[in-house]
Amino acid sequence: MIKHELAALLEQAVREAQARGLLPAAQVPEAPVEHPQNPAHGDYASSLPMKLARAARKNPLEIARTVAELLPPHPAVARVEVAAPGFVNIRLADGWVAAQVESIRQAGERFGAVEAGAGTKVQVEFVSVNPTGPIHVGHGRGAVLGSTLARVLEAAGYTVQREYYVNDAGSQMELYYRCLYARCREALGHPLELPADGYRGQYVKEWAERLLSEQPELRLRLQAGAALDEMPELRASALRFTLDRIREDLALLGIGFDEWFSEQGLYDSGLYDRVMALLRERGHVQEKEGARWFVSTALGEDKDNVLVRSSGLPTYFASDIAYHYDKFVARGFDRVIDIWGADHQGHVSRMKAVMTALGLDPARLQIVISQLVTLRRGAAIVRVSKRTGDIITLRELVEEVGPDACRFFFLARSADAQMDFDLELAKRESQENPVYYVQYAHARIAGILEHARREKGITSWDDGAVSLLTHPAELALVRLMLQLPETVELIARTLEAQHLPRYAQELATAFHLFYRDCRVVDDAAPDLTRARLKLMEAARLTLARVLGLMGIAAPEQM
RNA sequence: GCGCUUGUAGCUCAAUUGGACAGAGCGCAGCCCUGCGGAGGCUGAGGCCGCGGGUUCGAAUCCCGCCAAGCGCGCCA
Repeated sequence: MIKHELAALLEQAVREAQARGLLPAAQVPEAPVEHPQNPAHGDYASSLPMKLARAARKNPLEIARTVAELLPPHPAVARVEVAAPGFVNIRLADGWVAAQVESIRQAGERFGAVEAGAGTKVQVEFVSVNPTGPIHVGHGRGAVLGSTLARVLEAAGYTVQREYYVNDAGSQMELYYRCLYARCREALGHPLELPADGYRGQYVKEWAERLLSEQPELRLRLQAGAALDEMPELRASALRFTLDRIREDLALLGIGFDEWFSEQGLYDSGLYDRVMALLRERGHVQEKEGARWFVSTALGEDKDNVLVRSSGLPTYFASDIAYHYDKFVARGFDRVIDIWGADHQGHVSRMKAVMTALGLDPARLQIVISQLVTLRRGAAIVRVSKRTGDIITLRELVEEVGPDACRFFFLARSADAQMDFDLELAKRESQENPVYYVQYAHARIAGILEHARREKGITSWDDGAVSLLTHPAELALVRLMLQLPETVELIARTLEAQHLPRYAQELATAFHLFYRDCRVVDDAAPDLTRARLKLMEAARLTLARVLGLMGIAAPEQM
């Protein structure tokens, strides 16, 4: 990646300056290289001289001049300039930029891939909603974010596993089973006896009826008056049924998982017991007030946390400890990314404390909190509570707005900012949505390529000479295409997926501007036509890659 | 009360992680096709980056203090 090469050149120049005694010998920091906002400042700019100024006790502008002077020559670099108060501005050579069209075509579907991960094993765990009801809109945000990060991390060279943690062992599940059981009995003519704090949503009623019609043997057992505890198969069926609903809803957004990891399995395999024993050995467990506690205060936390209730039942926190031990130690993930909803934010710091307690580097666990989504229809706020009947499910959202717009909107906002999702607005503006703007650019290019093939009979442009690409709009488009790998790397590092939609829009704009200024298929200029067809092919490829990373369709026509 | 997150254009949000003149989309006011897709392009209006201090050559970004909003602070998950 040219950005890295430039950084290396800058560092090399600094070392050379040190060798010549122009700068005091010292550790050379990694050279920051960025795209200046003002194009007059070149394609890349570095503030390295200003970083060095203090330690070197020299004027940063002077350092910049020295660095610029000693910068080793590079075919990509056309011009190196120095600007106050100490920037080194680098302008890429137009010829080199144009030549990159060939590299992009060669990279093909792999364009944008980087080596950052180097095959490191990373797990992205996301959604992980209790299987007690349908996925709703807030979960959808985390789902879209997680699936996108997984794609980006793959592109960044990581070996990625997508996982859904199925909380099939807790008290919430038991409550859900009892509600479902009550609804089943209701469907068979008994009066409804919903547990006090039970799930009230209409979906439980619907699902109970559907479950009964799909499983006649269950119906028979219930008609015979079987109690819930006499019917372990009801629990198993209900779990499978509910997970199927969740799987279907997520599939609407193109989201799937490599592993559906069962919490119950942690108990069944004995891992839970082993991890609790390990915690105790390491001195992090204490019995008090009739319960068993994780002594997190010793690790700097505000308070201790209960592992095993006085009733003898483990908390979900306890199983989560075993779960994370399993991820890092048993399964050997180098890096784990958990995507949680805002309501789990209080769980973050104690989970980090757990890492320390288990002797693992807390930095290997990254937790992304996806903030609340407020749904509204115009001015009216739609409540998203699972406990009331009034919920907007992810399915409803997708059916109303469409999967592509849905994904794009979720991705465009940084995860740690709350967002308003106005359904009316999303529908009303669907023709003006940024996602269509990007998709339109892709379809337009596809149209041009089709036009060349079908109406002009140009079937091959492999011999097109990219050196003919000299128009500012052509080069601007290529320059933007070159930012895809940088964007992938940035997101893999920061886990900030919102850079993807922003980049997609910029790329689309660059294409539309090119389209305004340059005609691709031109009978009077066959050589230029073939060169530009190459450019279009590379641009289409890049757009398709960005859309693909976001999980959004790249249509040939709209 | 304590903790986490947020506060940027009328609205919804960015800002390459401390860089140069804070940018998009929508909305608003104008304009551009006898051309490969007008779902496009151009111009304009619109900003005390919540407020006040501090650090720095440089702050929307870091630190401190306020103000406001959301979430969390159960032997729920």
